[in-house]
Amino acid sequence: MSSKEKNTRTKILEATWQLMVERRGMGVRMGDIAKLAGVSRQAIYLHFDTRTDLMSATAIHVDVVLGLEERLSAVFTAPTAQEALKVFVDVWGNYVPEIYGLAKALLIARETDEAAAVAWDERMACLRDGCVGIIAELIREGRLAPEWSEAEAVDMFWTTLSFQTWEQLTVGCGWSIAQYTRWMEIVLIRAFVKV
Amino acid sequence: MSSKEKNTRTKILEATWQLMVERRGMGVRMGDIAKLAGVSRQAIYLHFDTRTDLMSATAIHVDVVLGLEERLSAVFTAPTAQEALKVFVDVWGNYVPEIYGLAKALLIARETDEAAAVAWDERMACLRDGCVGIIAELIREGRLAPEWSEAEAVDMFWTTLSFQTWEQLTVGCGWSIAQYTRWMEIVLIRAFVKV
DNA sequence: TGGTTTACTTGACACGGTGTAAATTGACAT
DNA sequence: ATGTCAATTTACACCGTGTCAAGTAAACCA
Repeated sequence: MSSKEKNTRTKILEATWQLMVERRGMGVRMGDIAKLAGVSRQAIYLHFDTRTDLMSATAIHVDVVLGLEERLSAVFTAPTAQEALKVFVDVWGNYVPEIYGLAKALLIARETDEAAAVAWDERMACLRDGCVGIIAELIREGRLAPEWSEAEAVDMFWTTLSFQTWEQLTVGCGWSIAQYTRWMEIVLIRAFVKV
Repeated sequence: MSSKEKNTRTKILEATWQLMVERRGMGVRMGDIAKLAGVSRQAIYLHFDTRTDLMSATAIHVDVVLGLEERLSAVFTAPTAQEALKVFVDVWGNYVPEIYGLAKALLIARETDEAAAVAWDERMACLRDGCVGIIAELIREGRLAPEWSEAEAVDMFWTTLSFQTWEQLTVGCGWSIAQYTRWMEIVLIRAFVKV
């Protein structure tokens, strides 16, 4: 009855997570997950309505376990908005690899599945929240570059930090995380912080 | 014998294009394309080995018809690198909507299909070429911001202009093309052009 | 004229992956 | 003992891609 005996639902979630990481989100079938979890493929459907439902639940599970929310709280202790921006980029840049496979699967599913799209948007919400916080703090300090409206600045900031951009630079261009964070900080500061 | 009588291959390509535009790249089945082209589904396979092959051929066909290459030639007539950058962003920002559906389909296929990945990379090559040209011109004028290496500058420039970024800003955030080009120019100039 | 080639059609089918349905087993609670 | 709940097995329906075999119709050519 202790945590040693995981229930089936949890076993499925962790099997999904593991496979998503191993296969970078691609080619993970319900049968594969079932096999790894040690249950029948059909048992999965007792806990999750659809494949998308499972992805979404796994994403939530992973978010809780990895605690992005908590990590991002470091951002709000920074003395200045510019410092906060740097911490934010660091936290995010190092977080993405841990969720890469799952995020990728959700991103692909999103194109054909409304439920996946909702799940994706929910997962990206805290990133967007962080962007809103940074831009708001810049404004409070009077250091947002003057051309920007708050809304447009948030949109551009969020897009520049997006999963897809991270993917293109690291996976596509072969950048290291250190390269990613370094240049991302430079670009964002130049774009948004008044000199 | 004139161009009035299109051959089957061309009919298929144009049907594919039309459906890709209409449905924004999603839910376009081989049967749908066949019906619109006025041929049997199997006839498609007489001209194209696989669905991916058809997508790739359509992408090339569209590139030829729309003449991106030609449009981008305007870039190289600009007097300064900074002017060229602006023209480049304008051309690209206005070009993407015309290829959106097809690009989207190829992007999705790319995740599970090596051939699609190759086709995608080929289609993105001229965008990347343009980026290389702009950065090279900036260097020649001594106006590339000094921290950047040429390679890293090209990677970041190219990623910032990527299809995915365009999509997130316009489709995701509801930006107009004018907004896209305006802010993109600002961000890129700030990031890469020495003050 | 008859025969061959080329282009396409029709219809059937195999495969892979998701999701459903029905009957069954095993454990636990009362 | 009996009922209930969780999970299992087996079987199947659905969808979209791609294959295969056989047939047809026009064009080309001797």
